[in-house]
Amino acid sequence: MQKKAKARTYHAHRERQRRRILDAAQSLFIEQGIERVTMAEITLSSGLQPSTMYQYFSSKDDIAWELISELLAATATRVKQRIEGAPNALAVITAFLEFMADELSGNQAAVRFLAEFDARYAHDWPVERLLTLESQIDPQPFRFFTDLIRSGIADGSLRADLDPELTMHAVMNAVIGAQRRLASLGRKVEVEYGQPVDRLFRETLRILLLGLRAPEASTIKSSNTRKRTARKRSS
Amino acid sequence: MQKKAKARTYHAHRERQRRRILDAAQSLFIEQGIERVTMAEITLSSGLQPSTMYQYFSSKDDIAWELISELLAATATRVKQRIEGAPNALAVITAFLEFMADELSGNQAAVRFLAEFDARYAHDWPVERLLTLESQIDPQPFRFFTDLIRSGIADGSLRADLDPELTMHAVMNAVIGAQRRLASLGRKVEVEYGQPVDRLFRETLRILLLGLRAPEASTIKSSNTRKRTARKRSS
DNA sequence: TCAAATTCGAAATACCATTTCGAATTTAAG
DNA sequence: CTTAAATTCGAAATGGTATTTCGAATTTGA
Repeated sequence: MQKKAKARTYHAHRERQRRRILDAAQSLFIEQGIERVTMAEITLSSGLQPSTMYQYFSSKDDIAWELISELLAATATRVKQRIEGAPNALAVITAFLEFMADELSGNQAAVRFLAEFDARYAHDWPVERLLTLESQIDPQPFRFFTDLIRSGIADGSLRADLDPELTMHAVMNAVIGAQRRLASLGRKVEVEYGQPVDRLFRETLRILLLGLRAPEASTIKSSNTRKRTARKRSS
Repeated sequence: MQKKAKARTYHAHRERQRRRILDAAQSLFIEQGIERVTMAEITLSSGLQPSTMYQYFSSKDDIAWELISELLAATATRVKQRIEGAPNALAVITAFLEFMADELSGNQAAVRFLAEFDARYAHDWPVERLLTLESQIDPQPFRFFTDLIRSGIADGSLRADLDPELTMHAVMNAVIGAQRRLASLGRKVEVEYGQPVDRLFRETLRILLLGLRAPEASTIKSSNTRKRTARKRSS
């Protein structure tokens, strides 16, 4: 009574089973967090037996890892779409930050999942495994960031005193850290800070951009050139 | 043969036991992370029996919570020392950020402990419990932050277009998020970003400060002489 | 000296991840 | 169609861990 679907081949069948497990686990993880989901729930929800499930994944962590890998890959694709066509370095960075804000608003649960994953595994990650993940997303992240800052300084959209080897990494870490913290704390932020998550995060991004942007680009250079107040409010 | 110390009273004895447990747990948590420490290790390390331990704390989480509470209180004290005497709002914020950087450099394990705690419990925290913690540290955090931004705008050390109700909370969240992420990832950051933790974090802070600082005010008058403030804020 | 509080020791309970194994079912291949 | 290999099932076993229980021993306060 178990096989209603007609698997043409073992391989196709295995693929389907695997996906069934991953989908079930993803829903559960995102709803409840990795910690509180039991293997029994995953097997139940995917309609398999424990013994069968362990023929596909060797542990709960194994499943979580696979899901993260897929999630990051999908995210990377969307990021690339968002930043392509940006006219200069500042625009690329702005587009990226806006992407992060939209992710937080629209996929808060997924961001929380990422945060929990990091917290759970960061300590014991084999570095190579981390690098595998990273390189899946961008084969040359160092180069990309470094070049970005350099070109921004060259085209005058970024401050001249930024450090190409350093700044973009620092900003990335801050943005990711801030985003995940907000996603993890969720509604509690509004209690702690008295402001909605989305507004807080966008204000963070605004400040960071103000710190990156070349002074001429947003406000005055010396005492009395034209002054354009940075208006970003009330959007 | 267990009582070598002469407890004058039950109460004093209980205090000592309690502290013994907390100290043992703290070392273990900070060394290995909350997750991987077992109750058996804590009881062993504190020289008690499980049954005795459960007369002091109802669970591992209970111990962790108590430790966090102490840790936050101690941190708050040090923060206050660091920021007192700062001549204006920008200086207060700068001092605070430097404090955060020093914490990361000097107590990375403790920061990682905080990060793990947040990740573990953020989802289920009863909000009241969170607020109890917060208020232990600062009875009026909203007011303080709001006033800080206001006074910085007034004395010309901060940009005029900051939002007193929002900006400082946003910066706090970003700084804490960035700090804890770096502490959690630890040495792996250097693999991922190719830069030491400390440099990355300080660069983050620099960018944030650049974003907060009033454009004219690269050098500020430390005196609070009331210069005619050019108020540009509507509403 | 006695009653209450505390601790000990050891075993018991409960939950969960993961494994084992033999029987049943499905697939691939001759 | 037949059969061997792969897969799944079902159910029970294993092992680790948190937490509890309980009676005996010890310590404290009065």
